[in-house]
Amino acid sequence: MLTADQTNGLAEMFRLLGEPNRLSIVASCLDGPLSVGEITSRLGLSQSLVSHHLRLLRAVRLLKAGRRGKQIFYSIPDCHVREMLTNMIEHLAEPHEQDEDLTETGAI
Amino acid sequence: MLTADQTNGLAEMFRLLGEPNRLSIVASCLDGPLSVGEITSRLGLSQSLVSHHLRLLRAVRLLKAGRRGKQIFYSIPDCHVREMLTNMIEHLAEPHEQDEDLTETGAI
DNA sequence: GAAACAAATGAATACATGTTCATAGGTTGT
DNA sequence: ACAACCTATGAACATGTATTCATTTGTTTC
Repeated sequence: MLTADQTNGLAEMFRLLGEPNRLSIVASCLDGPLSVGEITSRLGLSQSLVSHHLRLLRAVRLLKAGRRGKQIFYSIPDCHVREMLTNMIEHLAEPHEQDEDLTETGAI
Repeated sequence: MLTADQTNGLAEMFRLLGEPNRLSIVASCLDGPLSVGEITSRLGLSQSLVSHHLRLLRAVRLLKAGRRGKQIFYSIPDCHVREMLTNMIEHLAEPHEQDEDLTETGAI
């Protein structure tokens, strides 16, 4: 199985992706580096809110930051994160199976 | 990009996996169907807590339930979920890259 | 150096959520 | 039908967290 540390680390990552605005921020960076201002205007969120979220995402390396002049650009740090996200998004599009009836005998 | 509905749906899934106990519950079902009692004893959680979590996991189809006699067994519903989880777990083991310095010029 | 711009931070708050306790529902055997 | 077992549910509470507002830090340009 998983050690407690692994579980906590993985859960922390999931937890951060589990907030729609934060997920949108990360998803918007899939196409390439974006400045805080660009993220803010694209998503229609307040600068402060975006910045708070970015700090959390940076902390768990879901995003990395780099300065270019006055602005700071955020991007996906490595291919693992990128693959993970694209995989999840692909799964979204795939067909769902039927509901299972709890009373059905062979339901296991 | 992603529609608002897709974002919310994906975030909901991530959110549920973002709680260590809940993630452990799902992970423990990767090896095969488990009854509520087995999950409870394996993870050392209260029966009530496990049941509450199971209800949420069922609701988003991260787990499915099936009755066998007095007990109810929970399992991974389809290969999508299973692949997703195993992929994430594999990513856990892979090496991390170095920290980026914010002041570095070519950091983008 | 001052003004202007971009991003980060801290405090405060309203809201969501994980957990526990007690109780109810449903199933099997006697 | 009753008792024993397994699971689900509801209320209550304590904790965590997303968001806003105001302020600050850092960078560029004049």
